[in-house]
Amino acid sequence: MTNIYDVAKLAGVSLATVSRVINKKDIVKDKTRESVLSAMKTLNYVPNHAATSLASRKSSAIGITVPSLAVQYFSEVANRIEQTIRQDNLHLIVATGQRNQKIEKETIQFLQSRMCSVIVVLVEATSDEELVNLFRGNESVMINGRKVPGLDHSFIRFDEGADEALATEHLLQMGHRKIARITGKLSIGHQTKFVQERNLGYKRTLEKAGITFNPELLVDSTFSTEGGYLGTKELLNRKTPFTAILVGNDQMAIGVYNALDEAGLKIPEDVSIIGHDDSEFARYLIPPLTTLTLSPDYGTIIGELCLALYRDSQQILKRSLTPELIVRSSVAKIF
Amino acid sequence: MTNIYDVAKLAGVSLATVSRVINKKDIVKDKTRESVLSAMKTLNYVPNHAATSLASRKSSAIGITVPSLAVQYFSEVANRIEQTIRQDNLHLIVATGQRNQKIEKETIQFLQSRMCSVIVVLVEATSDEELVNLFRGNESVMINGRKVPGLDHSFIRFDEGADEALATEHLLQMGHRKIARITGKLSIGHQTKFVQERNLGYKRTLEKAGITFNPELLVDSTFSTEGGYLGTKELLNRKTPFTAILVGNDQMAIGVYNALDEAGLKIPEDVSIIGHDDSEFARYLIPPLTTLTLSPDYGTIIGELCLALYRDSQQILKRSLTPELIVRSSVAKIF
DNA sequence: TCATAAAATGTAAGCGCTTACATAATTATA
DNA sequence: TATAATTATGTAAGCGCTTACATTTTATGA
Repeated sequence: MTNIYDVAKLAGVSLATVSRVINKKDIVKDKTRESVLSAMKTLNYVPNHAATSLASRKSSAIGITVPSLAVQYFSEVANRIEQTIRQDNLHLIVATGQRNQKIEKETIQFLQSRMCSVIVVLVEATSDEELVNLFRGNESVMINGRKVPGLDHSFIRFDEGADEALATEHLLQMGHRKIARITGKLSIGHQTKFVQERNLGYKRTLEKAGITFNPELLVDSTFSTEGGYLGTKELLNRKTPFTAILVGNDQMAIGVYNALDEAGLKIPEDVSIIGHDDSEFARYLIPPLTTLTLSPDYGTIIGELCLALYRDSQQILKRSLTPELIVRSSVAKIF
Repeated sequence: MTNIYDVAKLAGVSLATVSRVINKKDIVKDKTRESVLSAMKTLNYVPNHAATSLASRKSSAIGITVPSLAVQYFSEVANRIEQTIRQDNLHLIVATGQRNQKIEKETIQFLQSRMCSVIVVLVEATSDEELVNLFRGNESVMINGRKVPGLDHSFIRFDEGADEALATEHLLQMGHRKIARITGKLSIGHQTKFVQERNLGYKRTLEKAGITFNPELLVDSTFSTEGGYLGTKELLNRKTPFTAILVGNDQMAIGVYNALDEAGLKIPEDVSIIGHDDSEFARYLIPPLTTLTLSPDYGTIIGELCLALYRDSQQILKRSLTPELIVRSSVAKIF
């Protein structure tokens, strides 16, 4: 592998000059820069990143832990983050937590051992206490979907709960009174914070409208297409009447559509559906799915926060995302 | 940050011994090992990966370049690879090529600069020649969906073409004669190899059955839900009759379903559909999608190849995946 | 023109680790 | 017990880069 010395030799300059050309820092004479660049080209030179980060004591790695990349929502977020940070020549190390408390913890430690400058944490089974424990005294900064008491970190406040409240509100306005909800799993005895918050948004809005929350209409499933399918089956099994379902995410909604179809129920005539995340395919479902989104460019925003934190890891950034309801055709008006 | 030297000092040994303890290589006397381990613990020592990989000329990074993480197929592959390699304490750097020739090239170089021990290349816009150019003389091993002439690398042979041949065959057997095909984009004037091969499989099978290939039935779109939707619109616009569509991937199929529905066409009564990849949601579409898959655990297989190549980068691994047709309900028999 | 400031480039000392190779400690063998 | 063989540990030279500081070149101006 050709290194900076080879380039310097070919270009007839010192290695410091080559380094300067690469880092665009100090001013290098145009003529010099040209010969260096041309030398790099003919040698097909690629900088050795390990050496760079060793010497500069700074790694250009951003770590992200997501429950699974197989869930559209997370892969879309990762996709955006990657595209955003690469513009600044940072790279993304992706590690999946698999919704398992133990694995999530190992994943975070793993990312820390990789010296990621910033770690984006999207976990489902890890408690606040554990997070505090993992990140205390550690210089890596965490962006996370929530504010963790006891931890000074940058985060995006999703205003979880506000989303489900918005959806519930919409359903209420459309005349629905029996609103079911199929949501993601309470992983291994540990209720995910955002699911809790969303539940709260749903319940409160219901109660504000004078409707008592009926646990029979709350199904605990998994965040996958299959989860949506099985959750709907379960809901149907309970024989408690409902006219609408709030679904944990759009991917689950595909399964919900299917289970409802199997049961001979029409959307939205018989059952109205509201999804979550506005995945790319949501508008193409039949009927097009009304869904919640926190921000069309959620991933990009995270990426930008990573960039900011990379430049100055001391700052604490807070960003609040307001949910939005994308109204399509999966909700019917009831009279 | 504490380093190996601090540990050595505390433990009263040389840094070489500490290194040996870490790498479990040579035998270190139990007593020595203990004192080193205890020193590491009290100092809260974490190895510096940059230094390690610089010195050992080997990084524990596996790189993967995919067109986009937002496409279910690729994110599922990445998901599996990550889970597989992490068992061996390797990490995954994901970088998207975005189906753009220039970006794909930069992405590969980017991954190379990160000293990935193995780079998994899933590109769509890069030619064989470019690949040879990029990987020649470079020790990083490439696994790629195809055999590149002039490059000695490990790869999985997808037997592209065999898949579309299989699907076309099935359609033929079901009585279809007018088989359309909506596939991924010919990116920027450069036809993707696997798309070419698949096209070939489709055409040849058609011709073997005595059916002349009709270019009017071949639509060039993009690998996304929207691409499926727009492609179908385009196909419908051409007014050339067809009874079945071979779709580039399952995600596109969602868009195809939608466009067909808009046109008042029923699946499979009016139009039969065959997808590609067997994504998680495929079985939940309405009707459940008949689709092609190369292997249920394609990602896992790649992950295992990565592991093998990491251990011995000199070997050249070849693996051939046979396509399989998952028959569900999106294809009708025609008489 | 020549001193002086400013700009460009070079020199060399690490960054934290691995790894021949050298050396010391221990064990086996005669 | 002396010596060879074996095992355990230490020494030191990098890995490819950044960067403070030194030096050289070029520009400025009286």
